[in-house]
Amino acid sequence: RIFKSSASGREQVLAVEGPGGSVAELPVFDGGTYPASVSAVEESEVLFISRQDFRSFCLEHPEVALKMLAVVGARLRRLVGIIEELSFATVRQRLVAALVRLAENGGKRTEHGIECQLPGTHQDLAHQLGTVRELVSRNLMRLQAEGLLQVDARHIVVRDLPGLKAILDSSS
Amino acid sequence: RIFKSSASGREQVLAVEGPGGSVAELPVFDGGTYPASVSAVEESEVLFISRQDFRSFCLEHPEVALKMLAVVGARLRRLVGIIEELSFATVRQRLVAALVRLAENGGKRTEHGIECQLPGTHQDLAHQLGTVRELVSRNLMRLQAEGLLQVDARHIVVRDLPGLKAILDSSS
DNA sequence: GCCTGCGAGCGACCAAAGTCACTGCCCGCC
DNA sequence: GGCGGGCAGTGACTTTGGTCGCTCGCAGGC
Repeated sequence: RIFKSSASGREQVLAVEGPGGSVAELPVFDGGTYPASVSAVEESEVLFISRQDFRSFCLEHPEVALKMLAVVGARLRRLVGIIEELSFATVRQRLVAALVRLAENGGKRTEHGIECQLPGTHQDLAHQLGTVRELVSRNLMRLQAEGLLQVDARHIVVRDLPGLKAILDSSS
Repeated sequence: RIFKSSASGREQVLAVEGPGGSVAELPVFDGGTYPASVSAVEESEVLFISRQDFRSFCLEHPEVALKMLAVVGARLRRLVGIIEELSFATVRQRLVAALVRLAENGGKRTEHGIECQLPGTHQDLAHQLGTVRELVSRNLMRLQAEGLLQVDARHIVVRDLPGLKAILDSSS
């Protein structure tokens, strides 16, 4: 998990990398400082490549550098997405967006709707959305009251996916 | 100027490139879509390089690819900075941060303080900060009332730079 | 069994952000 | 001169976000 944390204890998750992902590559590219913090979500094995090694390897195998450009390109896209959400969407909309993503990937259809599990606590989710626990809690309850969801702490049943998506493009 | 705009007419500026800068490189790296919009702030001459040409050029001159990695690295840093400001700082703090940057670069010291000109309208500034014109206006007035600034539309005289900086790390 | 800590729900409250509507100013144009 | 458009200042209001302080339930350790 790659994140920024503020002086007042808030956090904003920038990305969560899986197996084969890379973190902390920026200093290798430009020799600057680390732009953010990382913490392991689960037991991990990491491979360190020095700036020297990386550069000389790229010079010998230029296609690796191109591949790396594609990787950081993907990261750029994700960051732009985060910026877009932060400046244009409300907490409610960001939450819904996250739920939709969750339902469409990690959910399984049942007779009641799409069932899925939150990958972490409400606190974790709040950090991903750049807000605080209470708002996640409250907004989940509100969505439940509106009949779009069924919430039981970490277990979510999406009842009305189109209804959720409609929230995403309601004017602010 | 590279920016994202929302359905409801809001804008968020991601970067402003000067001479020698590059825009719209992402599709070249990963073959995807354009992540944002660009508009010219002033009369410009642009050079287009095709995906094919770029890739084969990089394969022949691997040091160019490394250089490119440093360039996008810088962009990543800037985006992370924007995210940090958006999720942790108030509009007031973001405005002050922008003013401090302006004063420290484009300002000249006089007997009254540091004089500088806003590079655009309040509206433009609002777009950079990811907010609306009124808040920029109001916050400028408030800073003036607090004696930190002297405002005359686009002409700003910074009276108390340390005082401004103090706002940046006051707990939200 | 009984503490303890953590995650979650919830209400009251306060501050920040944004919206709407209006005014006034300056400048260029007819 | 008079008119119109873009920019800036401002007041009143609503919505949203965030804080505080509490309760509850559950699981683990003693």
